[in-house]
Amino acid sequence: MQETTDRPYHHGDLRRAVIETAMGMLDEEKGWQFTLREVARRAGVSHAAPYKHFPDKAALLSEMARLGFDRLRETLEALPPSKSIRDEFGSTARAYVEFGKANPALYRLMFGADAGEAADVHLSERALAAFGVMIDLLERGQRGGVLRKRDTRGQAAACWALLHGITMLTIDGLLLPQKVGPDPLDAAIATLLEGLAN
Amino acid sequence: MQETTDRPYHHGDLRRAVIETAMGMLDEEKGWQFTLREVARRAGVSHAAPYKHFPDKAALLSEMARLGFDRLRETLEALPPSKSIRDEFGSTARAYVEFGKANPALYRLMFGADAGEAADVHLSERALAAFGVMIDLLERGQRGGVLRKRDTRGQAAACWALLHGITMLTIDGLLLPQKVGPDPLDAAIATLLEGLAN
DNA sequence: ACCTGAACACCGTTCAAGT
DNA sequence: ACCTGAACACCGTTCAAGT
Repeated sequence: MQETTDRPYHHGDLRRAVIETAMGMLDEEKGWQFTLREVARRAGVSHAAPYKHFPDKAALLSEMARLGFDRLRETLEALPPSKSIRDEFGSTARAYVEFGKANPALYRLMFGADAGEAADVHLSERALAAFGVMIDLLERGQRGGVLRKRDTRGQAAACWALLHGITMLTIDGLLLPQKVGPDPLDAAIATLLEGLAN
Repeated sequence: MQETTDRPYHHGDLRRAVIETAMGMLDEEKGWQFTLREVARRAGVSHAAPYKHFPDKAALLSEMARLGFDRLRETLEALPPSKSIRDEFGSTARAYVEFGKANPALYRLMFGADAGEAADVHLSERALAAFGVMIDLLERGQRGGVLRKRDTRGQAAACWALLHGITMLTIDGLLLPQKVGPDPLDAAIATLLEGLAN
């Protein structure tokens, strides 16, 4: 994680170091609005050095967003299979929201306007790849007769929107767990499932 | 909207002018990351002047967010009544998303981390007030037997999350209207309704 | 009571110059 | 080929001083 070895002043692999330092900073208190100069400082190089590896700050941000989507996809793909599609649906949904709660600054960054429009094409590809796990689940559910046969992209849009919405509202502290009654996350997933299932 | 009259160098109501200028800037190309100094410039005062009316930038931002939630609430409350709860539900949902699409920078600001934690209490109150229209609808639907009798806050969470998610994903350009097939917004609302309705 | 100007500590970005 | 230092044009914020 950290290069505690001597830095040979032509600092082995700065590109990687910049990205790792930056990703690490997201976990801190003020993970949002982090600064390029601070990244350079922590990486032990001058504030101009990162510009040899990234055209500008937005490029670094969108690289980080890309990494975030890859991590999310890997997390969802690595989930142990469940007994039923319904259970698998539930645990996938919960894992999605959990990822956002565990990495709020990264999750915001992934969907932030900061990354700019330049990388949008690549980013949406990665985003869709991450959500592909859910789409597979929908298709399997439809084929198996567990889910209603509706336009899959419409169902996928509903799923993604609901999960994204819950995640964002939770990060923003607007969807607090209730003292009484069911967890809003569970309740929302249940409602969604009632809309999808036969 | 604009004070084209002479400015009496003790500029009548600077507080209001700052807010209006700032809100107007949100509609422009680079509405996000707008700067306090630019607001002051456009309002025709020195860059230090706003500090006599707002403790800092975050305070202005959260005032703007508050205004945004009020506008959203007014928009939803002003909708003409529909024949059925289902129709009313659909048109309210569409109006919600439409508000976000029409004011993307404002909508992002309303849910942005920029506003800080200071005003969170007031902000969530306004946010919940705006969403109260939808909650009323859910309760009416349950009482009338149109909707399933589930925990209302769970249903509300599902509705809000879905609408918020669709709005955000649409603003981010990740939920493009399909060339073929139904609009993802309509499809998502339909799916949600199937989960809510009897 | 309300506003200005200069000042401070920061950014992102560029570019000549160093190794 | 990779990095540094100084420089530029900007921020947000503060504070003495002006009307």
